[in-house]
Amino acid sequence: MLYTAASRGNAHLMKAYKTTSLDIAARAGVSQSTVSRALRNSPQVSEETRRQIQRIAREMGYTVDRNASRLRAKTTSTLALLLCEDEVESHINPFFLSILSSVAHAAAGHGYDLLVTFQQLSANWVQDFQDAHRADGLILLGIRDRASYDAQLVGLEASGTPFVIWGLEHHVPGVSSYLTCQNQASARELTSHLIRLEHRHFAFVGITSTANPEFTHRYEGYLEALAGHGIDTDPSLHISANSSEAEGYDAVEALLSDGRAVDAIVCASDLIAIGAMAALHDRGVRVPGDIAVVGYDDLPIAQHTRPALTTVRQDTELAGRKLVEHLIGLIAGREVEPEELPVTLMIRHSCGAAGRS
Amino acid sequence: MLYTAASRGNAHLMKAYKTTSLDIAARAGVSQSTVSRALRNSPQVSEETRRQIQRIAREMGYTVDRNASRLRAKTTSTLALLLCEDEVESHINPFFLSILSSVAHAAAGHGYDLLVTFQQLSANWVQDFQDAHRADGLILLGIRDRASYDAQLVGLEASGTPFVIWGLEHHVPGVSSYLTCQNQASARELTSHLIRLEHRHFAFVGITSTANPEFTHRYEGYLEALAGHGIDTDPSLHISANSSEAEGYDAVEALLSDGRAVDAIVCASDLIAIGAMAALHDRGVRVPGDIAVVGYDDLPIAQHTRPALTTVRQDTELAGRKLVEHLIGLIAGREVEPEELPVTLMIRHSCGAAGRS
DNA sequence: CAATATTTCGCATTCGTATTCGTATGCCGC
DNA sequence: GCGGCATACGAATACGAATGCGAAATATTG
Repeated sequence: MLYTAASRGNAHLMKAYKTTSLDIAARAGVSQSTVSRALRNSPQVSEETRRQIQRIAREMGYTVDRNASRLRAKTTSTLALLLCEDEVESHINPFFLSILSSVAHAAAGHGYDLLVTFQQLSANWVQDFQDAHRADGLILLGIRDRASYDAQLVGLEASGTPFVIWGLEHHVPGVSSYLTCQNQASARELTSHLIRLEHRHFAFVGITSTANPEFTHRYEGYLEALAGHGIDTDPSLHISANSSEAEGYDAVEALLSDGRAVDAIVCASDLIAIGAMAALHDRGVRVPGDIAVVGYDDLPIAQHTRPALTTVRQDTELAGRKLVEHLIGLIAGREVEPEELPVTLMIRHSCGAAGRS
Repeated sequence: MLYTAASRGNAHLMKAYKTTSLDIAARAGVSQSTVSRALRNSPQVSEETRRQIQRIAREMGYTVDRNASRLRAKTTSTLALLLCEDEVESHINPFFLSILSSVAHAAAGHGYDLLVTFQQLSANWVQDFQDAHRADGLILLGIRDRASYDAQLVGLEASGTPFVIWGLEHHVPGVSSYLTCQNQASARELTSHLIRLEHRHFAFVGITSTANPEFTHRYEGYLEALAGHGIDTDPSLHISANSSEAEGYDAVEALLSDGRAVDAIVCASDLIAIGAMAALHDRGVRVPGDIAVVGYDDLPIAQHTRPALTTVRQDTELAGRKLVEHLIGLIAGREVEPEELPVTLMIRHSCGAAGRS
């Protein structure tokens, strides 16, 4: 009658008592080691015994204690995700929410817990993270500025912590990998689309002083398209901005105040584009009639702005999945090659023509 | 010369070796127990010894192994956040991102790790979560539908896991608590503002069949305002919708197709309002000239829509902080009283007058 | 100075699981 | 009927820190 309460399904009444593998062992008439092995599907235990043990464990509502398991096995079955905050951007980019969500699903799907931190990647954090055995690997989101993070990344490498970065090329075989989307090619294509629509006077909003690599690639793609069509580029029409509506707004405000002749604005992100459209609206400039606007990311909101925003869709679901797969690969000691994920042009109305690209 | 490599700062070269409290003890000439106590600031160890030990620990780059510590102390110093997904809403509400971010900060500030899960709150998950000793407490976001979650909530209570819910009244002294904002009062005020602006023909978008409690309270506040001013309410103008742009769009589409005479639309969330405004725009209806629109949440985007959205700001920073504080209180066994957080009316342009409320 | 109270620390054990050995059992061929 | 060889399991230990209890060192008191 030892397990009466538990078997009645009201184990909670015995709050003090914790079912352990020993209990299962006793119930199944085997040793604790066998229980451990059975639950981890070790080939060392016979098919029959295993099923029996697993059944009993289920019946008794037993779950392996993660902490004990981790201590012994020296593995955390936990992934950490660090969302690096940028003091220059007031709000967190919703784009990361999509990735975060997808990462959470993927991690769970692989049996990993996900630890989430929002903060600067500081040397301190790296140290602490590593030594405290918090997670088996790390996913880095929002690293924009190679220079200022380089030291920490090197520190991470040195510590041997596997990590995967989104949006910043940083590959150390066996330790770290990265994923991006086809920023440059898609920005080229997007710009070409605008050129095909007869736009000739371009502005670009989203140059970054701190060398945000994704924005930089988009900018390069943009430049390529212009060069490819023999269109002049006026550097003074290429304005720096971080990814926020406010900076997009301000940038376009400045542009209009200068009275520059522009008929298309390419924004490095949807947030910038949304701010840009607001600024144009406030000045009475019609989009796309007077000036076309395009963004990048395809945030959910992009299809609900008016005009709906022409942009580039990044497959965040795929991105999150890949991030997790790569990281797990690294943890398992597999070689992992960085990837550039495909994107899709979303032609809507803000560019002036909802045709095919 | 035992710790040469480590003391040179390149401990990573000794990947195989892990510095433990025993190493610190040996170095400091004390026992392991004393090290443990010193690092946890136990009063049992003298001020001087403690400082000495902490200095050595710092020098050697030692950090307590969380797993060992947890196993022994039976506490995880981890909080879990479960974002319940709703299959009816395609994207995750950006509102939760703000709270998530704030919760992450607050948790870190209190020395807790944060485990994040995006999924349905299933009985299975509860069980597993509890038994595996994953976290000391749970924050529940996105629980909309009391009825369908009730069983799981009861299960949680029974297991004794402390938890805090956002947006759903569910208070079990000593075990769970909840937080909301002043949904009803603020919706009343918001609607009154519209009434003061001479609007008389109201529609409400965001009734929910599944009894989303936040939406329900907003709806009630809305009804109160109308009743208070003797304005008729036409139930057929109160349309159900979940929190997404698409449903807002469709709802307003339907409204317009029916040719209903309406001069103000109160939406239960900003996402709905954004969809509503898009629908109005597509029909050539001017906002706020022909129809005023107001939302709820004050998402970052709300100030960048055109017209800018009049809405109710929820202080997500405060919300996240409070959620964590309440949860930690429960974990510590303190009594915690549910709270209703204050909100702010954000009068912008979509209501037709950017005056004071 | 002895006796007692107080502080400060160490010994030994514990947390629950994974894993290393080692053992028992069964099966094969010769 | 015995050595060899898998296969299936158990006993014992290790993982690294926290903690109850007792001992030693120190301070306090009469």
